[in-house]
Amino acid sequence: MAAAKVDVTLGRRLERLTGEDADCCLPEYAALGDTMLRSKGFDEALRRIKSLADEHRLLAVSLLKRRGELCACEIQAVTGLSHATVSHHMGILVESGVVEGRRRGKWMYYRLTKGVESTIP
Amino acid sequence: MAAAKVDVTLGRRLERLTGEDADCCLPEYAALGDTMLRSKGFDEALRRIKSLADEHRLLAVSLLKRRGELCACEIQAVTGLSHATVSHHMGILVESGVVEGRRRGKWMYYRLTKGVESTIP
DNA sequence: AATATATGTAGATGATTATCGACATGATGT
DNA sequence: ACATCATGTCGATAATCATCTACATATATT
Repeated sequence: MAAAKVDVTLGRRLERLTGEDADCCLPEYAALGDTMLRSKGFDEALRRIKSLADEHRLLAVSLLKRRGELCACEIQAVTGLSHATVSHHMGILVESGVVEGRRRGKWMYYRLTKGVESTIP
Repeated sequence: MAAAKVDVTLGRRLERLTGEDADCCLPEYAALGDTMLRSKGFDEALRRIKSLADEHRLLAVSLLKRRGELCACEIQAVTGLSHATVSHHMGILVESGVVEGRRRGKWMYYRLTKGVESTIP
């Protein structure tokens, strides 16, 4: 996976910077990156952050933090989106573990997952 | 800005849910959304989160959290990207206030902005 | 000053993603 | 059962964004 595309000048720069041989330190850096990418929790953290990195989703969770629980149609009214788009966004938030949903008859209610409040702005 | 596109069924749903009149509560919800979007700090928080919502940027800041300071070429070696792409990513992180950069001669060093460590996974 | 070097910038391109309309599903009430 | 209603799902589309190459800028060295 590493070293798929090699910038020919990078090795020389690293040698000058570190004083070590590029054949040695370049793979070390690449391995470090791979290790971190595969490290436990990285994917999960990234998915969690990505789930919040949208204007309307951040609006929804910010509101959930203050109101506690909201119906899907309330989120639609607040965001001004179509119900299809709201459903899409809430699915992403549930998938990432930030939000939990529960049905009450025809209505769908969403709230923050316990413990995440402190991480929501 | 609000009520640009109206879902004709949304008003009825809100009436059934809240028991109030749609002409009254629908604009209230829309205004609530607008208020939150314009609230102080929302844009800043969103930009901060967006700046972390990329595999390579999250990798870079995670590493900066552990290593303290890294040269641009080291970040390039770790991520396996072109130097142009690294520059682009670091610009986004600096812009959002997560990372600070400082030149030392030809070399560019990046580190986390003071105080953000606890928010980086 | 002239060259080499490290990084920034601009433009183009491909991939990802937000969005909606149309239809499907699941629930309630008649 | 059937109709109504709230939400989920699918396919298409447009906007955003990550990425690269080529060029520009800034710094150091000779």
